[in-house]
Amino acid sequence: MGRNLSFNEKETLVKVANIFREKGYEATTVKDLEKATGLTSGSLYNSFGGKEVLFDIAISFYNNNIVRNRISTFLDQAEDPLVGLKDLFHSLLNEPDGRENGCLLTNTAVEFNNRRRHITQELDTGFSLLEAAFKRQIIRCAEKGKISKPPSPQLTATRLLIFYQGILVLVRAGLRRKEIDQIVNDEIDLILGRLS
Amino acid sequence: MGRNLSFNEKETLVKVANIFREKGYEATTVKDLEKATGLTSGSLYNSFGGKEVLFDIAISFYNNNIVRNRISTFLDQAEDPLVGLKDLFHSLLNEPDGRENGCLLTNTAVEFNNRRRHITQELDTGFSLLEAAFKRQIIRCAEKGKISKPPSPQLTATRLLIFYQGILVLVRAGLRRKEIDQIVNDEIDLILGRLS
DNA sequence: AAAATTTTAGATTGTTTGTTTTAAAATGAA
DNA sequence: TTCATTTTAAAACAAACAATCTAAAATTTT
Repeated sequence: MGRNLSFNEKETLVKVANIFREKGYEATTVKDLEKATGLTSGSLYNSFGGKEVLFDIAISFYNNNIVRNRISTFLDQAEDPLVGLKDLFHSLLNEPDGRENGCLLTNTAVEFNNRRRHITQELDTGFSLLEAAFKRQIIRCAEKGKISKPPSPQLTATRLLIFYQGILVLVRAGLRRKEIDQIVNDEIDLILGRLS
Repeated sequence: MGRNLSFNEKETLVKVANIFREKGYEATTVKDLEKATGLTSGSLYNSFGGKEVLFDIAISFYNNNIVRNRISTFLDQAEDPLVGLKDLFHSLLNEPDGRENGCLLTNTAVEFNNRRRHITQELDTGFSLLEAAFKRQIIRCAEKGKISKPPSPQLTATRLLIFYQGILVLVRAGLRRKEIDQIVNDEIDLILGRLS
């Protein structure tokens, strides 16, 4: 009964997540959201709720789709686990659309000084997703003889997470792209204690 | 002629920089600035200009005072350069006031997607200040025989900068403090290729 | 086709925002 | 003291904002 939504929810959430990623929560206006999605505020409020709720949904969507997808593509599905890992890091420096918007998780972690608990929790989820994937990848690398098994794959994974976040800060500011590109391979080899 | 300012400019700028560091640019209201400084908007506008100008001044002040001071205290004046370097990193995890506000440069780099050119430039200045200090410290460490001289102190310094920024992201979100505290020493030893 | 229900677009609301203005108080120079 | 100038505090302003409401259009179900 009643008509159906004329837009695809998933596609819309991609657009919403992207505009929040570009501008951050505070700087994004409802008008921005209208322009980005092609919908009017009425539709947005009807389907999702206010700006705040929409942001929560976008973060969750980002974790369960964008992040998971990146992990799957670059890490889990990679033939050579070490190459896949490096490719993931290099991909941060060359965003598809040529922009330098970084990562929604990173940007949000910095913007919201863990003021809102449930956001911090969702960020933790996303970071843990990455960290766990790094850990799996480290173990795979060791199994394939690419590296010697590190004493604590867990801590090594956290190191990679820190490195990952650090890159995203500089990328976001548009700074030191060339140097970072140069450093990525070495740093990963170093952290993983690559056999040379 | 005319009366003098009743407040200390430097003290005020410290407070301004701190509130911007805590809340970010967009989320900070003029009312916040009034509360933080104890001045009214009239006084602020008279002495400094609007919110935007005040932010520019705060960033510049932060570079030339807070950042330089930290570099001087932890790095240049350190007896043992390696210990000083590690202390600097550990200090990120234990802010004086018990908060977790991170670094104004990091927070701003992430909030302003290099939309405003002169801000990005000022950020670059601050990052370069850190990077250069890291480089000096690396060379001092090598001279003192703490480490073997790395092939490129410049790139090694950039690595440390990335690591530094990465920590600040997680600190800001209030995440993984214990693990990071554990990792800092190892990572610095690793990056610097410490003699063991 | 008719009825029921939902989406949609645009106008509107009340609030918050950054900024300016005003007048009084304070202070330095003549 | 007197005058000139600045700071100060509080009110006032206009713009931007998130959010809601309204009526019309659309589309599914009966």
